[in-house]
Amino acid sequence: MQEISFKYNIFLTAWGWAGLVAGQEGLRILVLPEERKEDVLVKIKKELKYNNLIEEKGGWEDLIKDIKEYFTGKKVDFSNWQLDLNEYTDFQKSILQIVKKIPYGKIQTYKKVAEAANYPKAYRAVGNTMAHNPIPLIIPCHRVIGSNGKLVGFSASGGIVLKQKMLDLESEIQAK
DNA sequence: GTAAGACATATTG
DNA sequence: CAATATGTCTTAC
Repeated sequence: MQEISFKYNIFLTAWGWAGLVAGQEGLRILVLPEERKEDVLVKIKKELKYNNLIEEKGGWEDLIKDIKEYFTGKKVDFSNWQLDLNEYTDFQKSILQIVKKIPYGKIQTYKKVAEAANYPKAYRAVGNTMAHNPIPLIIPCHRVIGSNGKLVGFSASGGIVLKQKMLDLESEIQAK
């Protein structure tokens, strides 16, 4: 019986407890700030579908530092981090990689993301992919909004409110 | 200009 | 087949 295990980290940011899980080939899961540390772990387990988790610190201190700085209002670029997307379909990989390229403070629509991925009419499916986005923030799904300029669903615990807060954080910095 | 409803549309499980 | 973190159009305020 081969046991698969992943190492995870849970840390405190200015907005609450956040967590991440790393696999062999890169970052696997990232959890947005929750009020309670316990909720972060629950979320990780729910996403992973494995219970063999090891709390291990190593190799990801830089990312944790960047995330903490992000929530304190500093402009941070996450686009260089390696992601592990092996368990996702080609379509999802395409979408995630395109969304990942959206720069800090910039906003895209679901439709434009679909077009950029060469699936001009798959905007609905883009939303579907975002709903299962395992790595928010690094894949800035909060920067993807509806074509009419309004914010739509956000499945993280904070919902639309959290999405709005993150956009406010970024727009303020860009305005300065 | 806003809000609600219907329908088209692609991908996933 | 059903579900969906959309888009567009049509109505009616």
